[in-house]
Order: sequence, then structure tokens, then C-alpha cells
Amino acid sequence: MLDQRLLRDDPELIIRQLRRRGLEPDLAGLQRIALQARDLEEERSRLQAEGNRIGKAVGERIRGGAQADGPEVAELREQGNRIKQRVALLEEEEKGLEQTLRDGLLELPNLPSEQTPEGRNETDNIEVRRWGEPRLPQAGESLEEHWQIAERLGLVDTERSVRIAQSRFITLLGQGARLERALISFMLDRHSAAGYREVLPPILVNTASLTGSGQLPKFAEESFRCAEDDLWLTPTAEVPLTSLHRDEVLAAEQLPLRYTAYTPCFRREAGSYGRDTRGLIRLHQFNKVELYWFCRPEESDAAHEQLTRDAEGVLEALELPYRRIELCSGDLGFSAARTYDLEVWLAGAGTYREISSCSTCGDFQARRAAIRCREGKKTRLLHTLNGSGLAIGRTMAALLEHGQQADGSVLLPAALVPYFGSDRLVAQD
RNA sequence: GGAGAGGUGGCCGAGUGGUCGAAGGCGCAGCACUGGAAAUGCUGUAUAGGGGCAACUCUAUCGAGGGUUCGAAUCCCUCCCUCUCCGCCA
Repeated sequence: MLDQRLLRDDPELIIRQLRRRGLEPDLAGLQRIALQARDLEEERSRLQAEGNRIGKAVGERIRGGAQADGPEVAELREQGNRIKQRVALLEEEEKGLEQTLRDGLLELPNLPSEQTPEGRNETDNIEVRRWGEPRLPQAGESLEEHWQIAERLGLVDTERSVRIAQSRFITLLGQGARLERALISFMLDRHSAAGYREVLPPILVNTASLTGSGQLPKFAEESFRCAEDDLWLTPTAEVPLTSLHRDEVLAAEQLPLRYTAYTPCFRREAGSYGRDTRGLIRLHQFNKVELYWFCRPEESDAAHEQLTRDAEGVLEALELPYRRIELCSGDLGFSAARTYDLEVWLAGAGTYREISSCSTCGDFQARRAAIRCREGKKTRLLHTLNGSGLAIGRTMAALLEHGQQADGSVLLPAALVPYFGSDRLVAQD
């Protein structure tokens, strides 16, 4: 959420920055409401102060010996009643304005960082760096896509997944299930060793949690909802992790707080019909290990780089070629001020594919979720950052395509052997 | 699901209509004492919003929302949450 003071004082700045996202917001109405609410508050609190004075005066008179129902007190009572009525009126109006204002502000996305490059859409994103050699088919060699390998080796069962749930759900079997579990453990161990605190949060979250991290109110159609319970299936661990400290004031000395969490993630993928219909790339339910930082505002730039490096470290340990993309202003997510996407090389598909998205949100989520830090005597909003470290299904896809061998087996990176118990996947019954 | 208890400041805990943003304690910070520390003493120590260059000041907040009253942490109503016991259950 944006600062309503900024809206009052300099709406042009907001418009200028949101224009970079390709938006053309009309903030005049919202600004007027913000100013009105402020003026109303001034008048109301002035009246309340007067009412308080009268209340005290009554107490003093009575203690001073005046009759509680005498004329002197009655006059004050009358005054008090008039003020009370007026205050009630103003309060109601003020409350309405503030609700409208908040609703409006909750709909506005974060402002892009100064450092975020200009651009309209994903074609304007900027490649920052590459790591590793993309595997290309040798002469006479044809590389399979991961879903072909997975089906052939019996790692997944697509048809039965539809029977159990519906399309865009997957069932992993045997080595496939084991590999998924190995990847989760591997990543959590790695991040824990790097100082992240491991969290296993609820994956049903309430509306306040989704609002805090920015999924609501705007993107309700993207999440699965348990209508009877004010609970939603979390679309990413970013949601419960943000709310881990919702409505808290953290001591500056304990920052940064860094968390890593494995959760299943649930997304409706509305509007993606026909895209990535096969395999592990786009599912309603997928596993992800998330990285999350709460830090002081001054630290967030360095934190963003470090968090991204921590995600890249997983890819490097798994010997998977990738590139880092910086998203342009027009391609940023709702809550993000600045984002690096990591794209892993899918050797069979012959393309780079997003496997992690590492964002700094500035104080945008902190304001929504009321997360502050105490700095000396003052408190102020802190900064939050999140990133995948990594999406498990897509990691498995990349491993299958990257490690496929002429004999049909798949060679796994050495780092996984202790977790998976073998250095390769072979055909199973 | 049944029965009961309870939600007050960073924590514990007092407060049942009036000057209470709230005693006392703990914790924390500063100062004094000390060679240094402990102990001790003194002082300070909530959040949000508004106004002000600032000192400061106004308002609200004792789970949430409504009500009674000139005045509510305190009385009334509704809701939420937590805890304990029983039942059920991985």
C-alpha cells in the first residue's frame, strides 16, 4: 500500500511512477477524499477536545458541591450532548471516507524502484548475467522434454491425477516422488546453513494475510478459497511469511530476519488455458521453497542482491545453467518495487524458463501488514523481500532435461546424491 | 461437538463510572554511586492519526463492534479469539 501522505502531498509523483508500469491512474478523486478525511479529523478531534473539557468540568462541579441534577450541571450536560451528536455525525462521515480511501489505496500497485529499468512488457526485460553452459543437442541427438522423460521413466502419472483431482494437477510416483522430496530437503538444508530460519507455516491463510502481502483485494480470482471459513489456499509461502510478523514492531537489532519455508502453493492459473498443459511447469498445486527477508530500509538493496544470490546458489549447486533477468517497470508484479527473475535452461525445450522471482517490495507490504521496526525511540516501516529458492517442480523439469542420457536414464548432480540416494534416475515399473 | 475460565502497556499484574494512557513489579535506556561491575538510588520508557520548523500539542486506542452517560478499562448487547476439562481424532 502506498503512503496516504504521499497521495495528499504529491499525487503527481505517484502518477509519474505508476505510468512506468503502463498505468494511467486518475488519483484526483482519491486525493480529494484523503484531504477531506484529514480535514474532518481535525474538526472532529477539536470537538472531542471540547467535549472532554466539559466532561471534566462536570466532574469538578459535582465534587465542588454542585447538585448533580442542578441547573449549572444541566447546562453543561446540554452542551455535551450537542457536541456528542455533532461528533457522531462527523465520525460516521470520516469513517466512510477512510474506508473508501483505504479501498482505493489497496488497489494501487507498488511504485517501481528508481533502479528498475523502463519498459512496457517482458520483451523490455534486461538480462543481467548468465551462468553455466546451456546444453544443446549434439549432432544426431534429439533431447526430450521433461514430461516425456517423466512419463517414460514412470515418475509421474498424468491421467490418474485428473481422476483424483482435475487437469493441472500432478501425481509423482516412486523416484519422482523421492526426487521431489530430495529437492525440498536439499534446498531447505542449504538455506538453513546460510542462516535462514526454517518455517513450516499454515498453508490455509486468512483474508488479512492475503491482503497484507498484496494478493487481495485485486487478485482474488487467482487463489483457491474455502468459502465457509475465511480461509484461502496459499498461492505462495510469501503470504504466510509476511504475516508471520504482521502487526508487530521488531527490534532493529534483530534485523534482518531471514526465513525459508517449504510449502505447497495453489494457483488457479485463470486465463492460462492451453499454456504449458503438459508436465510440471504450470500446475494448480506445486511445491516451492521460499526465501524471505525482513530488513531495515537501508539494507534492502544489499538484501535483494544477497537473496537473489542465495537462490542462484541453488541452481549452481545443482549445476543447472541459468540467467538472471531484471524485470522492467511494465512487467513488475503488484507488490514489487524491483525484481530479478531467474530463468533456468530447459535443455529439451531449448529455452530459458522462469524458476525463481526475487523481489524487493520496499515498505509496500510492511504498510499493508503493519510491520515496523523500532529504531531508538521511533518506529518505522521496515522492508520486505521475497524470492523462490526454488520452485521444486520446475527444478525437477530442468534436472530431467539437463541430465538426460543416451541410454534413457537421467544423471543427477553430485549435490543431490546424499538426498536422493543415487546419482541417476532409471526406468522403473 | 459439550462444559467452564479469560482477553489491560515489551512482559507480569492492579484497577467495577469521573481528572486513568492506566497503580505496582519485571524488563529496557539514561544519570548517580564504583577502579570496573553487581547491588542500590533517581529519571525516563506504548501505538496510530492530525497540527507545528521545533519545543510541543490535540484526538483515538485497556480483544473487536455497537449501546447507556456530560463522562466508560469499569455498566449493557453482539461478535471474535485464547486457555482448561470432557468427547472425537492424525
